[in-house]
Amino acid sequence: MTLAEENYLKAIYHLENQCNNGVSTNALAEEMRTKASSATDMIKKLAEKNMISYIPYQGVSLSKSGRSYAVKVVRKHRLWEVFLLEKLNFSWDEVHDVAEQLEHIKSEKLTDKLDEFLGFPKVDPHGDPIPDKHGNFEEVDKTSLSNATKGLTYVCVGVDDSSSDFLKYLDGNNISLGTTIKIIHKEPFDNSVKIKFNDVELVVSQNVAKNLFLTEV
Amino acid sequence: MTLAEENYLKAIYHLENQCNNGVSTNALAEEMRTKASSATDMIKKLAEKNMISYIPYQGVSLSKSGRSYAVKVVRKHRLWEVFLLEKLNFSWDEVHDVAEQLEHIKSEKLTDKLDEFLGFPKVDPHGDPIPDKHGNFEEVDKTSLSNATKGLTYVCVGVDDSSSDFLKYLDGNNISLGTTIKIIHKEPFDNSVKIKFNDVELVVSQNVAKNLFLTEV
DNA sequence: TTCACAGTTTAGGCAGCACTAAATAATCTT
DNA sequence: AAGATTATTTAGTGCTGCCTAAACTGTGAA
Repeated sequence: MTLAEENYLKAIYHLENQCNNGVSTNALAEEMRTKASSATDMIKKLAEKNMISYIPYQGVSLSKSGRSYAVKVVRKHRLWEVFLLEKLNFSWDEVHDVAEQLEHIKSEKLTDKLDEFLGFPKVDPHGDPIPDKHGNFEEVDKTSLSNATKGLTYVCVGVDDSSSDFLKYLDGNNISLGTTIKIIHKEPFDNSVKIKFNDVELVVSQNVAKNLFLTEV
Repeated sequence: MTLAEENYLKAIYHLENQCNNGVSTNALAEEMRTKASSATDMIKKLAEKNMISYIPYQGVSLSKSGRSYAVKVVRKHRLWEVFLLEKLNFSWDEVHDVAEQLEHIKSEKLTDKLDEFLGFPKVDPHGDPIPDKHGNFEEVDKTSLSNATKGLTYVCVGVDDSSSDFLKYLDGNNISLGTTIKIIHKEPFDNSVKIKFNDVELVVSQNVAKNLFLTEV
Protein backbone atom coordinates (compact mmCIF):
# COMPACT_ATOMS: atom_id res chain seq x y z
CA MET A 1 0.00 0.00 0.00
CA THR A 2 1.34 3.40 -0.99
CA LEU A 3 1.19 6.54 1.08
CA ALA A 4 -1.64 7.94 -1.03
CA GLU A 5 -3.62 4.73 -0.77
CA GLU A 6 -3.27 4.74 3.00
CA ASN A 7 -4.49 8.31 3.18
CA TYR A 8 -7.52 7.56 1.07
CA LEU A 9 -8.37 4.54 3.20
CA LYS A 10 -8.13 6.62 6.32
CA ALA A 11 -10.34 9.31 4.78
CA ILE A 12 -12.98 6.76 3.82
CA TYR A 13 -12.81 5.35 7.33
CA HIS A 14 -13.40 8.77 8.88
CA LEU A 15 -16.25 9.58 6.50
CA GLU A 16 -17.94 6.25 7.16
CA ASN A 17 -17.83 7.01 10.86
CA GLN A 18 -19.53 10.33 10.32
CA CYS A 19 -22.48 9.27 8.20
CA ASN A 20 -23.43 5.66 8.15
CA ASN A 21 -24.29 5.34 4.48
CA GLY A 22 -21.69 4.87 1.75
CA VAL A 23 -19.07 7.49 1.03
CA SER A 24 -19.61 9.56 -2.09
CA THR A 25 -16.83 10.37 -4.51
CA ASN A 26 -17.26 14.07 -3.94
CA ALA A 27 -17.15 13.76 -0.17
CA LEU A 28 -13.98 11.72 -0.46
CA ALA A 29 -12.41 14.19 -2.86
CA GLU A 30 -13.21 17.04 -0.52
CA GLU A 31 -11.83 15.21 2.50
CA MET A 32 -8.64 14.57 0.54
CA ARG A 33 -8.54 18.14 -0.74
CA THR A 34 -8.36 16.91 -4.30
CA LYS A 35 -10.64 16.61 -7.33
CA ALA A 36 -13.42 14.11 -7.87
CA SER A 37 -11.68 12.62 -10.87
CA SER A 38 -8.60 11.91 -8.77
CA ALA A 39 -10.77 10.28 -6.17
CA THR A 40 -12.36 8.09 -8.83
CA ASP A 41 -8.92 6.99 -9.98
CA MET A 42 -7.94 5.99 -6.49
CA ILE A 43 -11.29 4.37 -5.80
CA LYS A 44 -10.68 2.06 -8.72
CA LYS A 45 -7.25 1.15 -7.44
CA LEU A 46 -8.52 0.43 -3.95
CA ALA A 47 -11.44 -1.58 -5.31
CA GLU A 48 -8.97 -3.53 -7.45
CA LYS A 49 -7.08 -4.38 -4.26
CA ASN A 50 -10.30 -5.37 -2.50
CA MET A 51 -9.91 -2.70 0.13
CA ILE A 52 -13.28 -1.16 -0.67
CA SER A 53 -16.47 -2.19 -2.39
CA TYR A 54 -17.46 0.10 -5.18
CA ILE A 55 -20.47 0.41 -7.44
CA PRO A 56 -20.01 3.25 -9.94
CA TYR A 57 -22.19 6.25 -9.16
CA GLN A 58 -23.11 4.72 -5.83
CA GLY A 59 -20.18 5.57 -3.59
CA VAL A 60 -17.82 3.28 -1.74
CA SER A 61 -17.53 1.47 1.56
CA LEU A 62 -14.60 -0.24 3.24
CA SER A 63 -14.23 -3.98 2.92
CA LYS A 64 -13.18 -6.03 5.90
CA SER A 65 -9.50 -5.83 4.96
CA GLY A 66 -9.84 -2.17 4.07
CA ARG A 67 -11.28 -1.34 7.45
CA SER A 68 -8.66 -3.42 9.19
CA TYR A 69 -5.93 -1.60 7.29
CA ALA A 70 -7.43 1.81 8.04
CA VAL A 71 -7.66 0.96 11.72
CA LYS A 72 -3.97 0.05 11.73
CA VAL A 73 -3.11 3.46 10.33
CA VAL A 74 -5.38 5.17 12.84
CA ARG A 75 -3.75 3.18 15.63
CA LYS A 76 -0.33 4.37 14.56
CA HIS A 77 -1.50 7.96 14.21
CA ARG A 78 -2.93 8.06 17.70
CA LEU A 79 -0.03 6.29 19.35
CA TRP A 80 2.39 8.75 17.81
CA GLU A 81 0.22 11.61 19.04
CA VAL A 82 0.50 10.29 22.57
CA PHE A 83 4.24 9.90 22.14
CA LEU A 84 4.67 13.44 20.91
CA LEU A 85 2.57 14.89 23.70
CA GLU A 86 3.76 12.82 26.63
CA LYS A 87 7.36 12.08 25.79
CA LEU A 88 8.42 14.99 23.64
CA ASN A 89 6.24 17.64 25.26
CA PHE A 90 4.47 18.78 22.15
CA SER A 91 1.30 20.71 22.80
CA TRP A 92 -1.93 19.04 21.73
CA ASP A 93 -2.43 21.39 18.81
CA GLU A 94 0.96 20.43 17.36
CA VAL A 95 0.77 16.67 17.39
CA HIS A 96 -1.62 16.09 14.52
CA ASP A 97 0.53 17.22 11.59
CA VAL A 98 3.60 15.29 12.62
CA ALA A 99 1.52 12.20 13.36
CA GLU A 100 0.17 12.44 9.82
CA GLN A 101 3.66 11.62 8.67
CA LEU A 102 4.59 9.11 11.34
CA GLU A 103 1.44 7.06 10.80
CA HIS A 104 2.84 5.77 7.52
CA ILE A 105 5.96 4.16 8.96
CA LYS A 106 5.77 0.48 8.15
CA SER A 107 6.93 -1.69 11.02
CA GLU A 108 4.53 -3.68 13.10
CA LYS A 109 7.26 -4.18 15.64
CA LEU A 110 7.74 -0.44 15.95
CA THR A 111 4.04 0.12 16.50
CA ASP A 112 3.72 -2.54 19.14
CA LYS A 113 6.90 -1.52 20.95
CA LEU A 114 5.75 2.08 20.92
CA ASP A 115 2.40 1.02 22.33
CA GLU A 116 4.18 -0.80 25.12
CA PHE A 117 6.57 2.09 25.73
CA LEU A 118 3.59 4.40 26.18
CA GLY A 119 1.89 2.00 28.58
CA PHE A 120 -0.86 0.88 26.19
CA PRO A 121 -2.80 4.15 26.22
CA LYS A 122 -6.53 3.90 25.55
CA VAL A 123 -7.14 7.35 24.11
CA ASP A 124 -5.12 9.93 22.21
CA PRO A 125 -4.69 13.60 23.16
CA HIS A 126 -7.96 14.49 21.44
CA GLY A 127 -9.94 11.88 23.32
CA ASP A 128 -10.15 9.45 20.42
CA PRO A 129 -9.78 5.76 21.24
CA ILE A 130 -6.58 3.93 20.28
CA PRO A 131 -7.14 0.52 18.70
CA ASP A 132 -5.08 -2.27 20.24
CA LYS A 133 -2.77 -4.63 18.36
CA HIS A 134 -5.79 -6.55 17.08
CA GLY A 135 -7.70 -3.48 16.01
CA ASN A 136 -10.14 -3.55 18.91
CA PHE A 137 -11.17 -0.43 20.73
CA GLU A 138 -14.09 0.98 22.65
CA GLU A 139 -15.81 4.07 21.42
CA VAL A 140 -16.05 6.58 24.23
CA ASP A 141 -19.61 7.49 25.12
CA LYS A 142 -19.92 11.18 24.38
CA THR A 143 -22.20 13.99 23.31
CA SER A 144 -21.24 17.37 21.99
CA LEU A 145 -21.60 20.41 24.20
CA SER A 146 -24.34 21.61 21.84
CA ASN A 147 -26.47 18.68 22.90
CA ALA A 148 -25.74 18.94 26.60
CA THR A 149 -28.54 19.62 29.04
CA LYS A 150 -28.77 22.81 31.08
CA GLY A 151 -27.95 22.29 34.71
CA LEU A 152 -26.09 19.03 34.32
CA THR A 153 -22.38 18.50 34.87
CA TYR A 154 -20.06 16.86 32.36
CA VAL A 155 -16.43 15.99 31.83
CA CYS A 156 -14.67 17.00 28.65
CA VAL A 157 -13.61 13.80 26.90
CA GLY A 158 -12.80 14.79 23.36
CA VAL A 159 -12.71 17.26 20.50
CA ASP A 160 -14.04 16.90 16.99
CA ASP A 161 -12.18 19.56 15.11
CA SER A 162 -8.53 18.87 15.74
CA SER A 163 -7.44 22.02 13.95
CA SER A 164 -4.65 23.88 15.61
CA ASP A 165 -6.70 27.05 16.01
CA PHE A 166 -9.52 25.33 17.83
CA LEU A 167 -7.15 23.56 20.20
CA LYS A 168 -5.31 26.79 20.90
CA TYR A 169 -8.64 28.40 21.71
CA LEU A 170 -9.33 25.69 24.25
CA ASP A 171 -5.84 26.00 25.67
CA GLY A 172 -6.25 29.73 25.94
CA ASN A 173 -9.41 29.21 27.95
CA ASN A 174 -7.91 26.47 30.10
CA ILE A 175 -10.17 23.76 28.80
CA SER A 176 -8.54 20.38 28.39
CA LEU A 177 -9.56 16.74 28.46
CA GLY A 178 -10.76 15.96 31.94
CA THR A 179 -12.08 19.43 32.66
CA THR A 180 -15.38 19.31 34.52
CA ILE A 181 -17.99 21.58 33.00
CA LYS A 182 -21.43 22.63 34.18
CA ILE A 183 -24.02 23.88 31.72
CA ILE A 184 -25.30 27.22 32.99
CA HIS A 185 -27.37 28.46 30.10
CA LYS A 186 -28.17 27.68 26.49
CA GLU A 187 -28.97 30.69 24.36
CA PRO A 188 -31.57 29.77 21.72
CA PHE A 189 -30.88 32.86 19.65
CA ASP A 190 -27.37 31.94 18.52
CA ASN A 191 -26.96 28.51 20.10
CA SER A 192 -24.14 29.75 22.26
CA VAL A 193 -23.69 28.07 25.62
CA LYS A 194 -22.68 29.50 28.95
CA ILE A 195 -20.60 27.03 30.90
CA LYS A 196 -18.83 27.03 34.23
CA PHE A 197 -15.60 25.24 35.03
CA ASN A 198 -12.80 25.78 37.53
CA ASP A 199 -15.03 28.45 39.10
CA VAL A 200 -15.06 30.60 35.97
CA GLU A 201 -17.96 31.20 33.63
CA LEU A 202 -17.52 31.33 29.90
CA VAL A 203 -19.82 31.77 26.93
CA VAL A 204 -18.79 29.66 23.97
CA SER A 205 -20.14 29.93 20.44
CA GLN A 206 -22.15 27.25 18.70
CA ASN A 207 -19.08 26.39 16.70
CA VAL A 208 -17.05 25.67 19.77
CA ALA A 209 -19.92 23.82 21.41
CA LYS A 210 -20.37 21.50 18.46
CA ASN A 211 -16.72 20.50 18.51
CA LEU A 212 -16.34 19.80 22.19
CA PHE A 213 -17.34 16.34 23.41
CA LEU A 214 -18.55 15.62 26.89
CA THR A 215 -19.74 12.75 28.98
CA GLU A 216 -22.15 13.15 31.86
CA VAL A 217 -20.87 12.56 35.37
CA MET B 1 12.75 17.81 -1.23
CA THR B 2 11.11 14.49 -2.03
CA LEU B 3 11.88 11.19 -0.42
CA ALA B 4 13.88 10.05 -3.43
CA GLU B 5 15.86 13.26 -3.51
CA GLU B 6 16.73 12.91 0.16
CA ASN B 7 17.92 9.37 -0.38
CA TYR B 8 20.14 10.38 -3.27
CA LEU B 9 21.63 13.21 -1.25
CA LYS B 10 22.38 10.84 1.58
CA ALA B 11 23.97 8.37 -0.81
CA ILE B 12 26.19 11.06 -2.31
CA TYR B 13 27.14 12.11 1.18
CA HIS B 14 28.17 8.60 2.15
CA LEU B 15 30.12 8.08 -1.06
CA GLU B 16 31.95 11.37 -0.66
CA ASN B 17 33.01 10.27 2.80
CA GLN B 18 34.44 7.05 1.44
CA CYS B 19 36.56 8.39 -1.38
CA ASN B 20 37.47 12.02 -1.38
CA ASN B 21 37.13 12.69 -5.10
CA GLY B 22 33.81 13.34 -6.81
CA VAL B 23 31.07 10.73 -6.95
CA SER B 24 30.58 8.98 -10.28
CA THR B 25 27.18 8.32 -11.74
CA ASN B 26 27.77 4.60 -11.68
CA ALA B 27 28.86 4.58 -8.06
CA LEU B 28 25.76 6.54 -7.14
CA ALA B 29 23.51 4.26 -9.13
CA GLU B 30 25.02 1.23 -7.44
CA GLU B 31 24.66 2.74 -3.97
CA MET B 32 21.01 3.45 -4.75
CA ARG B 33 20.50 0.01 -6.27
CA THR B 34 19.21 1.54 -9.44
CA LYS B 35 20.43 2.15 -12.98
CA ALA B 36 22.87 4.79 -14.14
CA SER B 37 20.24 6.48 -16.28
CA SER B 38 17.99 6.93 -13.29
CA ALA B 39 20.90 8.39 -11.37
CA THR B 40 21.56 10.84 -14.19
CA ASP B 41 17.93 11.96 -14.08
CA MET B 42 18.13 12.62 -10.38
CA ILE B 43 21.53 14.25 -10.65
CA LYS B 44 20.03 16.80 -13.00
CA LYS B 45 17.21 17.50 -10.62
CA LEU B 46 19.52 17.94 -7.67
CA ALA B 47 21.86 20.15 -9.68
CA GLU B 48 18.84 22.21 -10.72
CA LYS B 49 18.09 22.74 -7.05
CA ASN B 50 21.71 23.63 -6.32
CA MET B 51 22.16 20.74 -3.96
CA ILE B 52 25.09 19.35 -5.91
CA SER B 53 27.56 20.62 -8.46
CA TYR B 54 27.58 18.61 -11.62
CA ILE B 55 29.68 18.61 -14.74
CA PRO B 56 28.44 16.02 -17.22
CA TYR B 57 30.74 13.00 -17.45
CA GLN B 58 32.70 14.24 -14.45
CA GLY B 59 30.66 13.09 -11.49
CA VAL B 60 29.02 15.14 -8.77
CA SER B 61 29.82 16.64 -5.40
CA LEU B 62 27.59 18.10 -2.73
CA SER B 63 27.16 21.85 -2.56
CA LYS B 64 27.12 23.61 0.78
CA SER B 65 23.35 23.41 1.03
CA GLY B 66 23.35 19.84 -0.26
CA ARG B 67 25.77 18.74 2.42
CA SER B 68 23.86 20.60 5.07
CA TYR B 69 20.67 18.89 3.97
CA ALA B 70 22.31 15.46 3.89
CA VAL B 71 23.69 15.97 7.37
CA LYS B 72 20.21 16.81 8.63
CA VAL B 73 18.91 13.52 7.26
CA VAL B 74 21.84 11.63 8.76
CA ARG B 75 21.19 13.33 12.09
CA LYS B 76 17.59 12.18 12.05
CA HIS B 77 18.55 8.66 11.03
CA ARG B 78 21.02 8.26 13.87
CA LEU B 79 18.77 9.84 16.49
CA TRP B 80 15.97 7.47 15.57
CA GLU B 81 18.38 4.57 15.81
CA VAL B 82 19.24 5.55 19.34
CA PHE B 83 15.55 5.91 20.15
CA LEU B 84 14.71 2.49 18.79
CA LEU B 85 17.55 0.84 20.65
CA GLU B 86 17.36 2.60 23.97
CA LYS B 87 13.70 3.37 24.37
CA LEU B 88 11.97 0.65 22.40
CA ASN B 89 14.50 -2.11 23.03
CA PHE B 90 15.20 -2.94 19.43
CA SER B 91 18.41 -4.88 18.91
CA TRP B 92 21.16 -3.07 17.06
CA ASP B 93 20.71 -5.13 13.91
CA GLU B 94 17.05 -4.10 13.67
CA VAL B 95 17.29 -0.35 13.98
CA HIS B 96 18.66 0.53 10.56
CA ASP B 97 15.70 -0.37 8.35
CA VAL B 98 13.11 1.40 10.46
CA ALA B 99 15.36 4.45 10.79
CA GLU B 100 15.54 4.54 6.99
CA GLN B 101 11.87 5.41 7.07
CA LEU B 102 11.87 7.66 10.11
CA GLU B 103 14.71 9.81 8.81
CA HIS B 104 12.36 11.37 6.25
CA ILE B 105 9.87 12.79 8.73
CA LYS B 106 9.84 16.53 8.23
CA SER B 107 9.67 18.42 11.50
CA GLU B 108 12.64 20.24 12.91
CA LYS B 109 10.85 20.47 16.21
CA LEU B 110 10.43 16.72 16.31
CA THR B 111 14.11 16.15 15.62
CA ASP B 112 15.27 18.57 18.27
CA LYS B 113 12.81 17.35 20.88
CA LEU B 114 13.83 13.79 20.17
CA ASP B 115 17.48 14.76 20.56
CA GLU B 116 16.68 16.30 23.91
CA PHE B 117 14.56 13.33 24.97
CA LEU B 118 17.49 11.03 24.27
CA GLY B 119 19.89 13.24 26.22
CA PHE B 120 21.77 14.61 23.21
CA PRO B 121 23.59 11.40 22.33
CA LYS B 122 26.93 11.76 20.55
CA VAL B 123 27.01 8.46 18.67
CA ASP B 124 24.48 6.04 17.28
CA PRO B 125 24.31 2.30 18.00
CA HIS B 126 26.88 1.62 15.27
CA GLY B 127 29.37 4.08 16.67
CA ASP B 128 28.70 6.76 14.07
CA PRO B 129 28.64 10.36 15.28
CA ILE B 130 25.33 12.20 15.54
CA PRO B 131 25.40 15.77 14.18
CA ASP B 132 23.97 18.37 16.54
CA LYS B 133 21.21 20.84 15.71
CA HIS B 134 23.69 22.92 13.73
CA GLY B 135 25.14 20.00 11.81
CA ASN B 136 28.37 19.87 13.80
CA PHE B 137 29.87 16.60 14.93
CA GLU B 138 33.24 15.09 15.72
CA GLU B 139 34.45 12.15 13.74
CA VAL B 140 35.51 9.42 16.11
CA ASP B 141 39.15 8.48 15.79
CA LYS B 142 39.21 4.87 14.69
CA THR B 143 41.02 2.19 12.73
CA SER B 144 39.66 -1.08 11.48
CA LEU B 145 40.64 -4.28 13.22
CA SER B 146 42.53 -5.23 10.04
CA ASN B 147 44.92 -2.37 10.64
CA ALA B 148 45.35 -2.95 14.35
CA THR B 149 48.75 -3.80 15.76
CA LYS B 150 49.58 -7.15 17.35
CA GLY B 151 49.93 -6.94 21.06
CA LEU B 152 48.05 -3.71 21.55
CA THR B 153 44.71 -3.29 23.26
CA TYR B 154 41.73 -1.47 21.73
CA VAL B 155 38.13 -0.63 22.41
CA CYS B 156 35.47 -1.39 19.85
CA VAL B 157 33.94 1.93 18.79
CA GLY B 158 32.07 1.24 15.58
CA VAL B 159 31.08 -0.98 12.69
CA ASP B 160 31.28 -0.28 9.00
CA ASP B 161 28.89 -2.80 7.53
CA SER B 162 25.61 -2.24 9.32
CA SER B 163 24.00 -5.25 7.67
CA SER B 164 21.84 -7.28 9.97
CA ASP B 165 23.89 -10.44 9.43
CA PHE B 166 27.14 -8.85 10.45
CA LEU B 167 25.64 -7.33 13.56
CA LYS B 168 24.07 -10.63 14.52
CA TYR B 169 27.47 -12.25 14.13
CA LEU B 170 28.92 -9.74 16.56
CA ASP B 171 26.04 -10.23 18.96
CA GLY B 172 26.49 -13.98 18.76
CA ASN B 173 30.12 -13.56 19.75
CA ASN B 174 29.38 -11.05 22.50
CA ILE B 175 31.16 -8.20 20.77
CA SER B 176 29.52 -4.84 21.18
CA LEU B 177 30.54 -1.21 21.24
CA GLY B 178 32.75 -0.69 24.26
CA THR B 179 34.20 -4.20 24.24
CA THR B 180 37.92 -4.19 25.00
CA ILE B 181 39.92 -6.25 22.54
CA LYS B 182 43.54 -7.34 22.53
CA ILE B 183 45.23 -8.35 19.29
CA ILE B 184 46.83 -11.76 19.85
CA HIS B 185 47.88 -12.72 16.35
CA LYS B 186 47.56 -11.62 12.77
CA GLU B 187 47.63 -14.43 10.26
CA PRO B 188 49.30 -13.25 7.03
CA PHE B 189 47.97 -16.16 4.99
CA ASP B 190 44.27 -15.19 5.06
CA ASN B 191 44.41 -11.93 6.98
CA SER B 192 42.39 -13.39 9.79
CA VAL B 193 43.00 -12.01 13.27
CA LYS B 194 43.06 -13.74 16.61
CA ILE B 195 41.69 -11.47 19.31
CA LYS B 196 41.04 -11.77 23.01
CA PHE B 197 38.23 -10.11 24.90
CA ASN B 198 36.32 -10.92 28.10
CA ASP B 199 38.89 -13.67 28.66
CA VAL B 200 37.95 -15.54 25.51
CA GLU B 201 40.00 -15.90 22.36
CA LEU B 202 38.43 -15.73 18.93
CA VAL B 203 39.69 -15.86 15.39
CA VAL B 204 37.83 -13.53 13.07
CA SER B 205 38.02 -13.47 9.28
CA GLN B 206 39.42 -10.62 7.23
CA ASN B 207 35.88 -9.64 6.35
CA VAL B 208 34.90 -9.22 9.95
CA ALA B 209 38.15 -7.47 10.79
CA LYS B 210 37.69 -4.90 8.04
CA ASN B 211 34.25 -3.97 9.30
CA LEU B 212 35.04 -3.59 12.96
CA PHE B 213 36.39 -0.24 14.10
CA LEU B 214 38.63 0.20 17.10
CA THR B 215 40.44 2.90 18.97
CA GLU B 216 43.59 2.30 20.94
CA VAL B 217 43.46 2.56 24.70
C1' DT C 1 -42.19 12.24 -18.28
C1' DT C 2 -38.87 14.97 -19.51
C1' DC C 3 -35.40 18.37 -18.64
C1' DA C 4 -31.95 20.56 -16.02
C1' DC C 5 -28.44 20.04 -13.02
C1' DA C 6 -25.51 17.99 -9.59
C1' DG C 7 -22.63 14.17 -9.09
C1' DT C 8 -19.57 11.00 -11.28
C1' DT C 9 -16.71 8.95 -14.62
C1' DT C 10 -13.77 8.94 -18.78
C1' DA C 11 -10.25 10.82 -21.75
C1' DG C 12 -6.14 12.88 -22.25
C1' DG C 13 -2.06 15.26 -20.05
C1' DC C 14 1.65 16.28 -16.79
C1' DA C 15 5.37 15.53 -13.22
C1' DG C 16 8.24 12.26 -10.51
C1' DC C 17 11.00 8.33 -10.66
C1' DA C 18 12.05 4.15 -12.33
C1' DC C 19 13.37 1.25 -16.67
C1' DT C 20 15.65 -0.42 -21.53
C1' DA C 21 17.95 0.59 -25.61
C1' DA C 22 20.61 3.54 -28.23
C1' DA C 23 23.84 7.24 -28.74
C1' DT C 24 27.73 9.68 -27.23
C1' DA C 25 31.99 10.92 -24.46
C1' DA C 26 36.06 9.53 -22.03
C1' DT C 27 39.65 6.42 -21.43
C1' DC C 28 42.59 2.55 -22.30
C1' DT C 29 45.32 -0.29 -25.51
C1' DT C 30 48.36 -1.13 -28.68
C1' DA D 1 46.66 8.13 -32.89
C1' DA D 2 42.92 4.97 -33.83
C1' DG D 3 40.13 1.54 -32.42
C1' DA D 4 38.07 -0.82 -28.47
C1' DT D 5 36.08 -0.60 -24.15
C1' DT D 6 33.80 1.55 -20.48
C1' DA D 7 31.18 5.33 -18.48
C1' DT D 8 27.60 8.40 -19.12
C1' DT D 9 23.78 10.56 -21.18
C1' DT D 10 19.63 10.78 -24.09
C1' DA D 11 15.36 8.97 -25.96
C1' DG D 12 11.46 6.77 -25.33
C1' DT D 13 8.18 4.04 -21.88
C1' DG D 14 5.54 2.69 -17.83
C1' DC D 15 3.48 3.50 -13.47
C1' DT D 16 1.44 6.51 -9.77
C1' DG D 17 -1.28 10.24 -8.61
C1' DC D 18 -2.72 14.45 -9.75
C1' DC D 19 -5.09 17.75 -13.10
C1' DT D 20 -8.80 19.83 -16.73
C1' DA D 21 -12.31 19.18 -19.93
C1' DA D 22 -15.79 16.53 -21.70
C1' DA D 23 -19.13 12.92 -21.43
C1' DC D 24 -22.18 10.50 -18.90
C1' DT D 25 -25.75 9.03 -14.97
C1' DG D 26 -29.30 9.73 -11.83
C1' DT D 27 -32.56 12.55 -9.60
C1' DG D 28 -35.71 16.15 -8.51
C1' DA D 29 -38.67 19.82 -10.42
C1' DA D 30 -41.94 21.30 -13.63
